[in-house]
Amino acid sequence: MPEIYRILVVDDHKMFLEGITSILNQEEHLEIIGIAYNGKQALNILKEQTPDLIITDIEMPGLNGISFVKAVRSFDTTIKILAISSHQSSATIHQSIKAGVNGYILKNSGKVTLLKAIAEICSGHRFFPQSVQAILNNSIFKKDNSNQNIILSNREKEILKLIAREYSTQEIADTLCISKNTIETHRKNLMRKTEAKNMIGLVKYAIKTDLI
Amino acid sequence: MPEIYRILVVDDHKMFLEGITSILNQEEHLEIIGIAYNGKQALNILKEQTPDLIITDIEMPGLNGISFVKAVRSFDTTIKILAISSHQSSATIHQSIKAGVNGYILKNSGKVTLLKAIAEICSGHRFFPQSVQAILNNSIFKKDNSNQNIILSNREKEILKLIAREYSTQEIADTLCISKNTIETHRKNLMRKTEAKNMIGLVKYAIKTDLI
DNA sequence: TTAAAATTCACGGAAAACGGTGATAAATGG
DNA sequence: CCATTTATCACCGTTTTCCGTGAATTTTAA
Repeated sequence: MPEIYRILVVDDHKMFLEGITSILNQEEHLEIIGIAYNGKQALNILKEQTPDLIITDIEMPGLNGISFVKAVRSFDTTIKILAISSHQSSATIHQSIKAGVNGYILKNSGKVTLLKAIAEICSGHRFFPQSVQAILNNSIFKKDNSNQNIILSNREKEILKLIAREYSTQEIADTLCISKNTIETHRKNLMRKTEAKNMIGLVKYAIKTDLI
Repeated sequence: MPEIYRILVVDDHKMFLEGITSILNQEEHLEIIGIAYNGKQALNILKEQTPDLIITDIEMPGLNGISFVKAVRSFDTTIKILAISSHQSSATIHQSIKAGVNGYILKNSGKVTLLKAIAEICSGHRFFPQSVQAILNNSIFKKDNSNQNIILSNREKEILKLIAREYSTQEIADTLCISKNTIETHRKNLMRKTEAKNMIGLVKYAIKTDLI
């Protein structure tokens, strides 16, 4: 591990970006080698330079944080990645971990947590503070509310998206050129899987899991 | 106007708070007299101290920014208030203006915009940058998509919330102890007002406008 | 005070959703 | 290769939504 950690910061909120760089610049052993306002910009920077650590926001326009992390991991598995997010949804945290982040902290944590996260991650450990673990734990216990085991097929996702666009069963059948009965079967399976009581529940699920 | 502006900063994201104070502290004519993590804390500080300017986030847990601004305006109309938000929804901006903010900037604007906003507001002007005005303009032209003229009554909001909780018309009637027919009338009025095709559209509206 | 809006209620018919059951063929995965 | 999942389709009965129309009472605002 180097004496000085070279860091790339990615966040679409310019003000947050300036704030965080202002904090990091006060630390002698941390060097900001670049900033980017979105995943695409960050990938361009990574073509030229290789930081020790990437600090990235998760919710960003264009190429979002999770896709960005996946993209980075597709060509480099050694760069450390710390996700900073205001997203408290366990689905997002899980997705981030699956994508390959080394740590995940919330934006409402402070400077101390940030610096601790950087230190931990740069020395090879993972960093998921109590606050983040609590969210994951809750989601595990609340199996009824946000079950992670739900796996929807592509067809089901496709139909769910149309339902969310206020299409009726008949209209979906016409759109996909299949029987209305088939759509009804898919609809029933979707309700069973997501434990939704009706279409409203389905759409809320779709929104919650960022399907739409 | 004083030589030195006394500022109270309110934001639930500790990291953002530290970032912004770090930026403001570099300015000699700005003095941070307090920070708060939510509206309630901020109101407590205001019992003891009176800043020239309040910089507040809009989306906060507990007492949210808009309610906080309204609360402040109920006992003080002279304190300047600058809203900093990542919310790009025109509804939120309108609500903030209605609540009585003197300016509204987005979190993806930079230090320069922030300082300009502070200067403008403290000298008695309002500050709504191009980016914010663009959102408002778009929403006016996009009357079909996000009509600002929709005004739902309290009863309608109440019923919409229950709809969003997957309650059927009958269940809502039982909950509110009124006729099923009445609920149907409300439902029809809601659909007409929001131009929703069905319950799905209603719930999406509710989510979009942060009703639920 | 008077007009407008909000809240309440009713009836009837067409359309859609909901629930259960059963079944076939193709694709997938261990 | 074989079990599972996926995707397709059908039927039937009940419930709910959706749509139109009409109306009375209370509350609110000009």
